[in-house]
Amino acid sequence: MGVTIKEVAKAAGVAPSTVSRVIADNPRISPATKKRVRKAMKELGYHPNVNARSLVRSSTQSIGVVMPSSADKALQNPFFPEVLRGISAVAHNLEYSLLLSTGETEEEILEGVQRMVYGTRVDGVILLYSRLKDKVMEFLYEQNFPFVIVGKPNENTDTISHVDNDNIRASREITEHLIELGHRCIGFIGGSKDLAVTVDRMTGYKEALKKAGLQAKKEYRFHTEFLKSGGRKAVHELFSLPEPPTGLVISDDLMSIGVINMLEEFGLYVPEDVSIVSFNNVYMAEVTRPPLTTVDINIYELGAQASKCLIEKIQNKNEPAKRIIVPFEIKHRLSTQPLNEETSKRA
Amino acid sequence: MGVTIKEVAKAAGVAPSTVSRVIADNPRISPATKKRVRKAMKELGYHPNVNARSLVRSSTQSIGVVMPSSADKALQNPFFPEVLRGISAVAHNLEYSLLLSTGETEEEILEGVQRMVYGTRVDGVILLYSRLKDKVMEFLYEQNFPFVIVGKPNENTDTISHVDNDNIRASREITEHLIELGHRCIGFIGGSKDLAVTVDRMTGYKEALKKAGLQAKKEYRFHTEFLKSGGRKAVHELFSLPEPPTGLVISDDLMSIGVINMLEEFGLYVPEDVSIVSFNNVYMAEVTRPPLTTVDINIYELGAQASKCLIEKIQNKNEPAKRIIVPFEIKHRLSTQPLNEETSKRA
DNA sequence: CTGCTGAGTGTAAACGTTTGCCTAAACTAA
DNA sequence: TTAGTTTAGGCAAACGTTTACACTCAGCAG
Repeated sequence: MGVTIKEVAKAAGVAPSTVSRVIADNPRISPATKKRVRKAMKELGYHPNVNARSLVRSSTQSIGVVMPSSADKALQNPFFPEVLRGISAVAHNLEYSLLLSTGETEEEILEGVQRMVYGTRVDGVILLYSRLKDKVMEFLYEQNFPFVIVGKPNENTDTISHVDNDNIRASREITEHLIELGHRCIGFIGGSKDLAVTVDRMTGYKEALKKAGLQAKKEYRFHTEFLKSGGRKAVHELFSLPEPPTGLVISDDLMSIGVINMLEEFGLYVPEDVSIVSFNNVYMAEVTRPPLTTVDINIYELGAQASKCLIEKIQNKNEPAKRIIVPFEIKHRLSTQPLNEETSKRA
Repeated sequence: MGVTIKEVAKAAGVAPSTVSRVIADNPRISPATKKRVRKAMKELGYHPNVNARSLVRSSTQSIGVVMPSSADKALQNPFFPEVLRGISAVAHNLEYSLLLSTGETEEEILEGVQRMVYGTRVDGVILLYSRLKDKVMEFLYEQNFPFVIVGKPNENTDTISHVDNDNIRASREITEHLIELGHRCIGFIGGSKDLAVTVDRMTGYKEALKKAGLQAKKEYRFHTEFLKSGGRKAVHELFSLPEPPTGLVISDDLMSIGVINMLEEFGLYVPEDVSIVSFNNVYMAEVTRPPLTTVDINIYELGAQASKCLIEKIQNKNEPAKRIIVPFEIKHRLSTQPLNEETSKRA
């Protein structure tokens, strides 16, 4: 079908190997010959066949990106397009392609990854989540296949390359912000406890409370997959407490939006009755009502760094495992306000 | 590195070709031999090398997915993960891989696609958008490379396979819903006019007005990329009109959320002062405040159908071009209410 | 016993590259 | 001049498959 190196060689009056070396810009080929070959390539519309190349080099120029299970709505989180954007940008620059893998179940995802790895379809893998006891991660680790995690691995923290935020500190700081505003009863709503990110954010929240001499009541913490019913339940339970929270730390912007909606069903308004802070600073956070005070975790950069780190690892087999911490920044918007004794009593 | 077909052959005491035929489950190999070979494969941990296979078959088992430019925030639209989910599901089933392509600029995207196509990296391509005079589409069309568009091509409608909703009808029906509720002053806010989907939804909107004997005033229509400022401008202009709209047809749920926010800045509330309907029914539409009355366009199915259609085309070169219309369904929620003369006067 | 058929396998060429090694020519140094 | 060195490029093997064709052997008809 396509034009091959041989045809170019013939047209330029050289051997195929010469053409190959021209493509690689090998210094052993004279400028004159290079010019001639390049001309022939252009005229014939030559493009290298990557499969043939991959075969002999035993390296595809592509990296696998593993999304979490698409079964839950988490996938609709704008986090993913944004992190993909970061990954893609540096991959594109370094001429790498992106092979995507998703699946409804963990089993399906694992299958996909195995197909990638065993079939030599990719040179490395980026994991877009990090769950406790994750089969995919275990598989890659055992195979000693290059991979990096966006987030924090639950074990082997210093033999697995990962790029993450300092979620503990971020959570501590944003919780402290609530405390500074005068809030004393502060709840936490997070996703599955199996996710490292949830654990870290909860840890930071607890640290802040402790530091301020506040009690970290268990009944103030809630974990939910955040389907709609989960959100309702969380809000219902938290605000039926004898002393309901006046501030909420929520581990994801999208969750916040759902919670705000639920609160309204209960006749509570943000920020008048409840102050809310959350994480990620997705685009939505800015245009929702009210705009959210949230931690900008720099999603794009997470992706870009992961991509860069992985490719370095691929290109240099004994590049050490790295831990890359992307800085965060708190965005102050309108979902928080100083505790108002008046309303606090009303609640 | 990996185990090859030859090693399996040796272990099983057969020729490489026999192993290959066992993999393909060729009926000419006796059951006994198959069993023996399969055992050897398992014992050695054999996995076929897809690059070698692609090379000789000149077909990778993978399809390219082209996202729109990541420069704008459109990419953060949950539409994409969802359509990807659909694509991925059927691709996975049919053992196809997904190669992703994005870029900041149209030029970058084109480069990516060319790399896919010229390098024989993919067997076909799915375009996740359809813009007027799109270079990528033109390229694929000229190359006569298998591709399908999610959305509607601007030209060559019946030689280009595409899967779409009947956006005209959907828009007409949801506009009629507003009319039935008593609204007479109905505005339209849409994205770029270069997008086929915007045009169709506007057309349906106009048709509904016409059918009801209402005037389709030009100053009621607004196109914006929907960055935050765009939304503000739209709202500002529409509601400075001598007779501001009481109903709004908005071509995307995310835009609606932004508009609702903007309206509040102007002291207008949904649905009390303004009724809003929009399109897509992303997860957010359900948990936002108020929940949106919107057209469920069945995003997942759009993706699944596109994937199926493309693979059919790949596997059978002279499969005809198809047009697949995925049904929609209007979800009635709380962003609309009957026109209230009272409030209508107040506005 | 010969020749034929068909079932089951093997042989080897092909796919389009890359790359280690070889060689011819040109140059250098004595 | 000669021997040695460099330079520029060719030759051919290799990467791991698939597949057209060839082959062998059993069984069977004549």
